[in-house]
Amino acid sequence: MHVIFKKLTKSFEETLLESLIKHEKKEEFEKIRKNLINHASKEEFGDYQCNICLVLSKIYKRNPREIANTFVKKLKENKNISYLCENLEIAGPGFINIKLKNNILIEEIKSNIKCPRAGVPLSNEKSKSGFPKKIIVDFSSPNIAKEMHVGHLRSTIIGDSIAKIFELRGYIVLRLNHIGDWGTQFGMLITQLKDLYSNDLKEIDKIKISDLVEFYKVSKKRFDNEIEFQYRSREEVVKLQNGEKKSIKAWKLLCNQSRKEFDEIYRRLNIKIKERGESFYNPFLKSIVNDLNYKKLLIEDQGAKCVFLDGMINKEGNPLPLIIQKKDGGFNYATTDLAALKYRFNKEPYGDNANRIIYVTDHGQANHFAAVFQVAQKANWIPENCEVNHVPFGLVQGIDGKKLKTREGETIKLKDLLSESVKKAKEDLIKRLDHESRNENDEFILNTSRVIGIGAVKYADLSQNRITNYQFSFEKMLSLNGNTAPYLLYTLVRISGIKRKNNIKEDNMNLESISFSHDLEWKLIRKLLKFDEVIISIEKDLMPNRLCNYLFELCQTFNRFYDQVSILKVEIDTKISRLKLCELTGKTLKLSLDLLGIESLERM
RNA sequence: GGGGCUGUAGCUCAGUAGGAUAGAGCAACGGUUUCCUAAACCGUAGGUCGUGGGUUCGACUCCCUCCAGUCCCGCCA
Repeated sequence: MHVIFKKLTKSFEETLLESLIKHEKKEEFEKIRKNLINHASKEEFGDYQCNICLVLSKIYKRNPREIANTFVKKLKENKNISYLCENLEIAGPGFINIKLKNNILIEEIKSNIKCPRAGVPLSNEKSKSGFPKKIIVDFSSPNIAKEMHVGHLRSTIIGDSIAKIFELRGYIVLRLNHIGDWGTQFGMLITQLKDLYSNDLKEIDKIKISDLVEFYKVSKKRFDNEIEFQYRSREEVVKLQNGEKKSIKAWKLLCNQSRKEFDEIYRRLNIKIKERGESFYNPFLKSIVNDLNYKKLLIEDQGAKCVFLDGMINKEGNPLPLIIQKKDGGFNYATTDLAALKYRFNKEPYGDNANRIIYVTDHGQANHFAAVFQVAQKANWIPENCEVNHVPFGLVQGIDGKKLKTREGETIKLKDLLSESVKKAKEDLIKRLDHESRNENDEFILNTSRVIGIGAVKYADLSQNRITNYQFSFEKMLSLNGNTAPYLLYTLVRISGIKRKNNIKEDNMNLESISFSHDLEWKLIRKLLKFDEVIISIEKDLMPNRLCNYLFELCQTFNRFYDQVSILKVEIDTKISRLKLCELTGKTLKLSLDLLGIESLERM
């Protein structure tokens, strides 16, 4: 209904301007225009509401209801408005409640039933070249030689969902995995590798990542305790940076080992992402320093080359620096992030030609990104009409409110967490099958519990407002009640059930004769028509939990309808009308679950 | 010391853009099954929206004070 909302806003704007042409207070009216009509705060008020009469009352020093009377009279003269609206009702101190005509809603519903995107319009935003805008979503980003853990879960799931929403809207989306594949830690890893496997490095193919994680720990311990090891590790870093063959080979082997494990996780989560690690930007690091220096932003302080930041100070009250080059000449993550940002905005073939870059990382990096963005701004690396967003998110906590850990106090591995969820989903399923005396084959049980288990983990994460920390609880996320994946999946299963039992052929289900009379039908229709606006709001604010909230409400509305309204045992026209509502609900739900990265089920 | 974020029902959380009586789920209590999967639905109860000010016709929402929790603050990412 986004299009109708826009049309209506425009018509209201016209009418307002017409009625105000004799008056002068233009600046105040500009403010009013921004917020002419809103969604009704409650269903009983209608579809939209207009609150400006209360504001106008102050400006004109007249009774708001009087103003509303005059304004409504004018509005009714506007043909577009009378075409769309049933009535304009003045309520309370001077609100105007707006109700759309039934036939307008039915036309919308019909058009959404035919639309493969369930009514979501393609974005009409274009870049300068006339192509759709290009959005880079930077997410997941695990580190080589370290196991992926729950910390990577949120980034991966939220990033994937945001990317999918932009794709649905017709943008060109580049999903980038900014893997930690470079840095001083490789010095110690390679040195350890050489110590253990001699210099031929053939046997490393046999190492598994779990060993590699252990391997990392051992290397770190040696690095911290053995001076001689430390010395060789530092030498190894230099060798690696100079591109010495053996060192590069060892580095690649380490990366490959890790990649295998990452890919396995992405396969299970069904995540598509392009790997482009930090090392990709190595060739551009020097030019970052040069460019900043050329633009007179670079200041040497205590041997390090820094850009000092506005509005940020350190403990001593001095301006905070962003270190671009360390005193030993090495670069750090800030430099890499700047190089990446610059490259991504650069024109092809020397860059990605992006219009918007979205970074999905934990909230702890908020300061870091604020600093990086500020420097990029100062250096003029963010082109006109382009933007960067940091999408921060809170911690995953255990039920105790502390950081999620195993009983032994270890970080929980992502693969174990997923397996656990699937296992619990399977136990629940088997219990239920037993209880209902149902017989299902192994394939059904495996697939259903997999979809529920993985879906539950994803949904639990996405349904939270990402800013806040959230408590990870298998019991809650797998619960069949409440705002959970199983509840949504069950609603879809109900719809599939109706579809199976329906004996009218698709060809005989004519859209033209649909009509509605039941209150719950209209509630469902209005809920269905809000879908596109939810998607558009997420595109702006990058809050996927809004989609989850919407879906939960949609399912609640549908389940009430399902419970109280007969669908299959009614006369033919009513039956077709109701089946069509089921169809659109199913399509919206399935499409949305896909946007959240969750698979659907026909039966469960 | 500076900065970010958070504080809403017993618990876990929603609450675009300031709008009319503050919204769910869980937990508690009660009800609904000749019917499309009851994994559902309906009802009852539960709130000084951390505190105190301010702006406004109107504040959970915007501004300031304070309190509590948490994260970040120079060569790790």
